[in-house]
Amino acid sequence: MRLVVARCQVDYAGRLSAHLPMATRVLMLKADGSVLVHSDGGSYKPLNWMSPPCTVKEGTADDGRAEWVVTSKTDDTLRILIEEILHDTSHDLGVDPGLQKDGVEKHLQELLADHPATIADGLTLVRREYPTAIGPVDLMCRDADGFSVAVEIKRRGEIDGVEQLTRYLELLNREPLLTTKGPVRGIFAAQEIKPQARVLAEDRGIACALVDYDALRGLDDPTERLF
Amino acid sequence: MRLVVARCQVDYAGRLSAHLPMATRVLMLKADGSVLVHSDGGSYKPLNWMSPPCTVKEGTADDGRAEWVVTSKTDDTLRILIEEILHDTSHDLGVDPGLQKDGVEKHLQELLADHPATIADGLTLVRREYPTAIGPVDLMCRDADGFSVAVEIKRRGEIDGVEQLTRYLELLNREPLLTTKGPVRGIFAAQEIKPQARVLAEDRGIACALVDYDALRGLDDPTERLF
DNA sequence: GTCTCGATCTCGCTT
DNA sequence: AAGCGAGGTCGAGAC
Repeated sequence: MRLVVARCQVDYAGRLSAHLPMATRVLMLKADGSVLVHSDGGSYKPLNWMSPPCTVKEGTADDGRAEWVVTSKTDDTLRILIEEILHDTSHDLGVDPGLQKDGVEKHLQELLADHPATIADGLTLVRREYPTAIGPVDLMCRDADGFSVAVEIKRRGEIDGVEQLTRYLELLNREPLLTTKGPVRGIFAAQEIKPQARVLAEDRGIACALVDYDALRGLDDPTERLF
Repeated sequence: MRLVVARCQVDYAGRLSAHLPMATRVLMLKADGSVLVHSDGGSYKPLNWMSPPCTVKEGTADDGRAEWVVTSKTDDTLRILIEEILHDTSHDLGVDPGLQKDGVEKHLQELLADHPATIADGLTLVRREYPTAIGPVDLMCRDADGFSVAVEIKRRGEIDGVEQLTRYLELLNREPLLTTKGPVRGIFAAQEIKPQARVLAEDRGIACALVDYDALRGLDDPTERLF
């Protein structure tokens, strides 16, 4: 890992063209050849970058200034024209052990699979990831009256999720095994449901269920937590 | 901008929980208080981070080791436990003039608006960003037979885009002015169309059109290019 | 402010 | 390897 602070101008040509005027920035050169150009703001996304695999060639422009050219296999190029280097250090970081995550949609699905009644009273699980021709339904359940219930789970419930569940319901309602009692019901379960998504769901006869993630976690054995 | 290389352990708690075991990493502390934790690999995304607005508090853990705690307004916290600092420098970067881009979907739309016949023979433009209740249609056109044609443009055509166009068509077909000759036709135009999107489009009676961006650029005056 | 949609998205998993 | 869905998405533009 090499860290460089320099006055530089950056031009990218690849899937699009992008240009950064001359200014002082941080250049992060990673061991795999990738380069990140960061400024003192924005969020974690660099102003410009080149993803690995790629190679850096340090050369000289026509006017004698230093120019680094980063090229990828796919002919993308990042040209860094350097006017002045203010800082330049290299560091051996070793291999990173990597990130452990907990709490994304998959986990939400696991928790709801264990406690389906929190979605709607009397709901019992038939199976998770119930397969259809266009992809698996998150939870297939049955309600107290014996109706089949397809549950789509999202962290944030938006219009796309309702569309997805609608497509599933269309297919599921063609399966005689699921519709013995009547049409398959749909429930859209999310930690947060956007107004437009709620309107669309109601329009399609789909129920909405707000999920309380913290309460669900509380139902589980606390010793099962990751760290 | 402060650059720190340190042996550290990082824990994030917010919308999810994430943990990084002790290892040597680069910590980038930006002027707005945001923090990025980078390793010597991956692409531009940090292993862990805190987005602004947030504040860093440098303190000491129970065992005497340094601990930096980064907190956001929304109660997200990033704890960095530091075992050893290998490098620590600060730099004044000033304000960045920012990035200029060229070649994104907007340009594709501009080019296709100028040359609608490249989407389908005989197509003429009625207007760009034709408004509907749920958002604007990219291009509203008319074909040689006088039928209205709604065009949705994507760089990469996926299933969401077909859904979007379907919703538009549903609304447009309620407008008598557009349906004098018959129902509004839909065309899904993209540089690349995923198989599932193509199948869904066909199922909905929506035509697909592959767009050749470079050929379109060639139709335009080359002196108009940005850089 | 909120909401919507694109992205050199990135990342991870499945086929 | 390619496709597809999710993201602590981020970011820009519209309303």
